[in-house]
Amino acid sequence: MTNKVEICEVENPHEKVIEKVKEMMPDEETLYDIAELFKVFGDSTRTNILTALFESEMCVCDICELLGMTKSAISHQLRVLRQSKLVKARRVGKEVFYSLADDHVVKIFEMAIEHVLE
Amino acid sequence: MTNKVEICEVENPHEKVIEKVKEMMPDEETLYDIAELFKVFGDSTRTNILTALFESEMCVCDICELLGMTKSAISHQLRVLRQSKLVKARRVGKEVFYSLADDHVVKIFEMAIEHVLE
DNA sequence: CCGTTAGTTGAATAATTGTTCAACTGTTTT
DNA sequence: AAAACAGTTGAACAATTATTCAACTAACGG
Repeated sequence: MTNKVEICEVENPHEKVIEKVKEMMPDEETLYDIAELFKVFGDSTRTNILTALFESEMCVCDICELLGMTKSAISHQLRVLRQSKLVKARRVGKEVFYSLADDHVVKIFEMAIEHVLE
Repeated sequence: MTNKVEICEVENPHEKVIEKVKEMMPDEETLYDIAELFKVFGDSTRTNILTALFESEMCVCDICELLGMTKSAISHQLRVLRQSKLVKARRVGKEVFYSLADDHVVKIFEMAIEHVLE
């Protein structure tokens, strides 16, 4: 009958590799979340904002001046960073100060900097 | 004359923060490269491929089977990973085996996994 | 209370990008 | 030599997304 296929399924070393890899890989949801996290990091404006916040909390206007961009553009990106729980905001009078919500980000970026500098 | 402006420039704590942050931030090119690296990581297919390769080198067909995607789609993404020097390829007969080109990737992903698992 | 400053938001536009499809290059097998 | 298999590639399409613009809210100062 389908002898050839059966033999392949049992003997084929490729199938074994696939099986092994499948077991070791993080679950689908985790992998999706990782991609989503990196997607947030994968924009120059957002990496600029985040690395700026490594040094000090800043209000929106300061970030605008630092990066030479409009308040609207920065605010939109801060919203993305807020929704991803990467930054937090606190209001002081008319100004809103943003800061990092998490230390992991710093470590991930340190690794990335190490990588791009070879 | 422009007293008000001068006083602001000297006294304004915002200006000082911006100055300090500017000094501490990585140079523009490095920041761009970091964003580019994260952009490559920011796609589910590519994160799936990379985490699969953490465990073992694999040929294109195996990756296709593992992820349930076409050869073309996988090949296109492997090209992106190759161009970013994240994976390397070696030909064995008709098959092309891919493997990680770098250990940094593993460390960056470990940090990311830690982060998404809170 | 009115004007100003700081920041947010929704819609629109423009650019980027992931997958599919079809045609292609190599390599092995018969 | 031809068929079959593994993989690559370019064009096309669809979907996502970053910035701009304009209108808005919130807080402060006179």
